[in-house]
Amino acid sequence: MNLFADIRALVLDALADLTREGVLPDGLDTANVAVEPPRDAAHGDMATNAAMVLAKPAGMKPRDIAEALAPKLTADARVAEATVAGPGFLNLRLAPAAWQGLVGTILEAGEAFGRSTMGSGKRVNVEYVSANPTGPLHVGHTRGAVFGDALASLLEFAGHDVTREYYINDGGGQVDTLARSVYLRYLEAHGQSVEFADGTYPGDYLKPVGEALKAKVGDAFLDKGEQYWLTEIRDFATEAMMDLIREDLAALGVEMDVFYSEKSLYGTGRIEAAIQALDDKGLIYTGTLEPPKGKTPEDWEPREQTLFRSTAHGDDVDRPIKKSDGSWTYFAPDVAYHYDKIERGFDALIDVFGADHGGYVKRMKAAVSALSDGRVPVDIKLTQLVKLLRDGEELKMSKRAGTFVTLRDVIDMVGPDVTRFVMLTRKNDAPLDFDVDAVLEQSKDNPVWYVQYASARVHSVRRKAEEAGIDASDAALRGADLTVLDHEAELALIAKLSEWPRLVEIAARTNEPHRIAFYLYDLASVFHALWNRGNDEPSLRFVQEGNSATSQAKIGLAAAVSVVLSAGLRILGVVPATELR
RNA sequence: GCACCCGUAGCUCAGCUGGAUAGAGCGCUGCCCUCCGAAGGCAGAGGCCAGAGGUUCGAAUCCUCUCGGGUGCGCCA
Repeated sequence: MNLFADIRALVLDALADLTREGVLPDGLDTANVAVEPPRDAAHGDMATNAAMVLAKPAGMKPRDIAEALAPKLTADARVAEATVAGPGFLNLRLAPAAWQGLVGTILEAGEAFGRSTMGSGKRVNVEYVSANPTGPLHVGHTRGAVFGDALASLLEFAGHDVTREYYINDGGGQVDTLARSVYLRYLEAHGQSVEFADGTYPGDYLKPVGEALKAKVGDAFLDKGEQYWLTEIRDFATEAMMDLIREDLAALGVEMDVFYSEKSLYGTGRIEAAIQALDDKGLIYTGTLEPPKGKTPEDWEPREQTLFRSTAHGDDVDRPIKKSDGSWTYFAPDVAYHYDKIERGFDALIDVFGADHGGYVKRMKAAVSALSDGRVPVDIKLTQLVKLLRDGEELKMSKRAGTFVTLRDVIDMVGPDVTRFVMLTRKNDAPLDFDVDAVLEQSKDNPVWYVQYASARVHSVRRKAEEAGIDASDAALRGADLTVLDHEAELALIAKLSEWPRLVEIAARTNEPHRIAFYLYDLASVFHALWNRGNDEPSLRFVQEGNSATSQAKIGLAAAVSVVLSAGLRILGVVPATELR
């Protein structure tokens, strides 16, 4: 199914032949032998570095190995030509039949084309969003949500068993602040005038929560001290915020498998057990941290606290587990949480954090490494800031003024599909400019539109064919004689399609879903190029009126493009367009 | 002071476990189209891959150092 993998297998067979014949010595390591698309199409369809990789261990000249290898490869029907080039590359040109067969493969497999077994069913936990339950999700969270979700889908497509998880930070002081803020809204609902002191949340979104609280408890909490209501309102408000967040995520098309509560770790001995596990490994001690050099906090004074020897697992300094008053730091429950993930038996963990948590990465890795004895790898992906633009002007946000652009605002402006695609047109660790006007433009300058236009064109061509009396059903396309697809522009498009399975594996291996978005743009671009050539050369048009057989082959190619576009868009969480309005 | 991320065309960014002459879009220049396969198309100019060393058959990619930008650094989460 993966043409590159097939040809690589062929190369390895040929190398084995040469070894058997004594041309090459025994025991060569072929792990680094690669078959890749050449950077320059003029070099052929595929290139292998086999000769260069093996030259040194074999004690031979690269070109000599390549010369010996070439005839072995051309003996296979799929390889039309093998030429030695440059420092020892072997450039391969495939027989048209090999390319044409791929179209049939794609139509047969449907969106399963490109699925990989690379993950071999490994259980991966992807934790993302994990926003504090103190308000609606904003643009920054949106990027994390989109990235994490697309990454999860990508890993599934590559054969992993993925759990999507959200860690609710409902155990710290900020949910108390939330409760106090809701209490103020509750008083307000009772007709009292209130003032929001610093450190409370003044956003309007808490008004309905105050109203709902009034409806639930009436005047029971009026004129009562905090000790009477804090716990109850905290639970009530947290639940309300999580409902809000779940709705936001649903609007974006994100559905979590697990919502994991930080609070659930307290009072159950879970945190203590996790810290004990570290202690058993001799990684917990009581000590005093040095102040950060060059930037000592003004009120800094040495304090003795419980520390995690994270330096034993690659961190730069040891990290506090308990505050000086003996209570847990934020880090402690998070250690327990990751301990729990390890105990649930995941083979790999991925955390998606905002870039402001960069300082947190090493200690988290250290904790997971220590708790799993290095068995469970954890990859921590940071998503950079999103700068929202409108008419080229930055939409400024201010927490103090309570003006911030929410996920809901963005979706209302451009819709979930555009939001998701655009968020993935940048590497996760690169800042992103999001211009809400530009992304709605219907022009080639807009990647979202450009890819969707390609998808729509395929559907349009099938409708046109039916109007012209040509059977363009899936069954008819699958039965088409594909040998008419022999034009260089058509073969170029098939070659682009052939890269899909390979790209999926690269993207999954690096945990980089943006590669999917860039590939889809590339694929759309090659497809549009072929379409455009149909303007000048009618023989390249997909619908050949009066010639069903040829039309079906050409439309089959278009349909194969649509299959891959759909599969890719589905990974990104975007609904493929069947028409443009 | 230390750690992490980033530095690639005028601008915004890709660049495949190290591969050939470093790519795309915008912008710029020229040509083409102007009764629905043109909500445009084709071609061109534009680069010391921040800088300096190193590793090797080969480096934008790996290592070291320097410069520049961002983020973070106990009793917030």
